[in-house]
Amino acid sequence: MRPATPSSCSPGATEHLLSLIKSCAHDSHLRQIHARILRTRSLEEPTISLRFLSRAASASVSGGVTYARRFFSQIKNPSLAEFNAMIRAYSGSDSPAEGLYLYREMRRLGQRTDPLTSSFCVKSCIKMESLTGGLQIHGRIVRDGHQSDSLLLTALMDFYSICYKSEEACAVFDEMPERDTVAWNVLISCYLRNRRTRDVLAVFDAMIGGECGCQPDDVTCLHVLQACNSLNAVEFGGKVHEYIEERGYGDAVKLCNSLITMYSRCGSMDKAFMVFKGMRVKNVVSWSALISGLAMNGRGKEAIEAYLAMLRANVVPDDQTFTGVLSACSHSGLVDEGMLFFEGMSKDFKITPNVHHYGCMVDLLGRAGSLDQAYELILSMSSKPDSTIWRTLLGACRIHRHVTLGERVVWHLTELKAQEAGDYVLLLNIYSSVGDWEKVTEVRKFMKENQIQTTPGCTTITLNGIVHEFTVDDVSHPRQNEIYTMLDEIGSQLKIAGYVPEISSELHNLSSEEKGYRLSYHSEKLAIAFGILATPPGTTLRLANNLRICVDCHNFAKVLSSVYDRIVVIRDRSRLHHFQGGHCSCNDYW
DNA sequence: GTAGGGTTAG
Repeated sequence: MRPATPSSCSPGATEHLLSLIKSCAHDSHLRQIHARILRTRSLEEPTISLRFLSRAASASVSGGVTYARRFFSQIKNPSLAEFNAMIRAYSGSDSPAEGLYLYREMRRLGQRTDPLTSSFCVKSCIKMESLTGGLQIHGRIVRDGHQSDSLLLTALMDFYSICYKSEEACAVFDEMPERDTVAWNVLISCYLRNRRTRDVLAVFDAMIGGECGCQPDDVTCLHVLQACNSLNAVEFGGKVHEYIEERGYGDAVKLCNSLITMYSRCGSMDKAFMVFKGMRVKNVVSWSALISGLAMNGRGKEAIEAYLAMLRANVVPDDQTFTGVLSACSHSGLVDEGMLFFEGMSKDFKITPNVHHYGCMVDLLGRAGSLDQAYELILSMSSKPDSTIWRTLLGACRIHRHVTLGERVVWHLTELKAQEAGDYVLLLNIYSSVGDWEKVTEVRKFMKENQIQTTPGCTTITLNGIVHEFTVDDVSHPRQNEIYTMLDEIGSQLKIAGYVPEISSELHNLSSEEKGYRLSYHSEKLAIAFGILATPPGTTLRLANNLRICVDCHNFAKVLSSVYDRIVVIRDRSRLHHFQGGHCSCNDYW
């Protein structure tokens, strides 16, 4: 405890200083206030010091903590509250580690700590992503007997989740004496981060079913919508949408933006539009979400129209808006438009192109066949091109069967030490497309020797809220016999309608017959067969694939959409394909 | 007593 030196400033002066701190709009004014506090010798007035420290802590990142640190160093015997305020300031600043040093200093001095002290330290550890730091704090929490503080434990859970320690996070959750909505939200965000998306939906169901003792709030919905997005679970997303309306969250901009993204990424662009149109306040995120949605769904012209409408609505575009606009151009082959927007973004909006923008441009130029121009663009980048950029170009080399540039790109990837299985698969594709089986064998051998595993293709289809998953040659589904029979039946129907297996999609050097056989059991086809089998005629089939859909499956879906009179929507790694009446929305441009 | 903690859209 600080000796009770009576403050030298009058009550009136104290009031005045407090109101100054309270109304301090700009961080830069903190310096003047600090000087004034020193002048009036009111540093020893705990009310003022605390108010000052917490004001500085909530200041913008770099500036505030400097004022707080300077101020704090002048306090002779800081109280627990003052220590906490200082650690809080550090935890939100660019130097969160300082908070942990101060915490150690407190313990060295024998200063008491409370759950808030630990809470701010956990925040520091989250910012630093320091697992060891967090483990130490966790140990301290237990030793100090603070393990029944729900708020502290929630922060700790979040910490484990961010460090990808979902089991530890769940263990903390299980030990919590009380779990409110925020605690459940952190659990959900932990599941999301650790790819346990199905569990997210289960938790939402449990919450609305009254099993958790608390109802989902707006943040819960944001998380669940993300899960629906990645699961391609548009029905469940619709359920969340209804809940949002029921709870009266319908005007929340963040939620609407999230709905737009979910619907458009699930291929329900009409619903995304409905949400968008219903918004009274639209911000740059809303417009960008709409633009990217249109882009992904292959509606490039409309995406550009939306962009122009956005400008008319006086909403200023940012970097992500341009990512959407440029990807719209690249997905729809709008080369000239893309070039214009790319030049305009830095000239008219002072936005420096980032890797995503360059990625779109490389994609745009590459697909259009201007491979050399795309290569030049990469070399002209001010920042070092990352592996994704090179991969984009490699993809274009595959489309245009450009062997020499493809090899050069792989060399660049090797230099970055960033080669992945997918890169070799693309290289294989290039060699096999020009019939160089010797090289194909060579690459295969290399992959085998270096134990490079390819990502298995996987397709999901959601029926009545249940996600069914298929891999190539899948035999794990309970209805596998029916599915394979159905697939054979579909195959012969489609052949009558003129479908011919596109054997270039099969990379092995086999006879055409064998190639056709191998292709016929791609996961997309299995999922489609299951969909036809399990749903009444007329039902839209919605699939999602983790890779790029191959040419053969694309043809297959096109013909099927006409022969079976079904709408098929397939989401692959980079876009959506709407098949209807024998055509695809992407116009075979992908 | 002062003041202070956890989740969050493209």
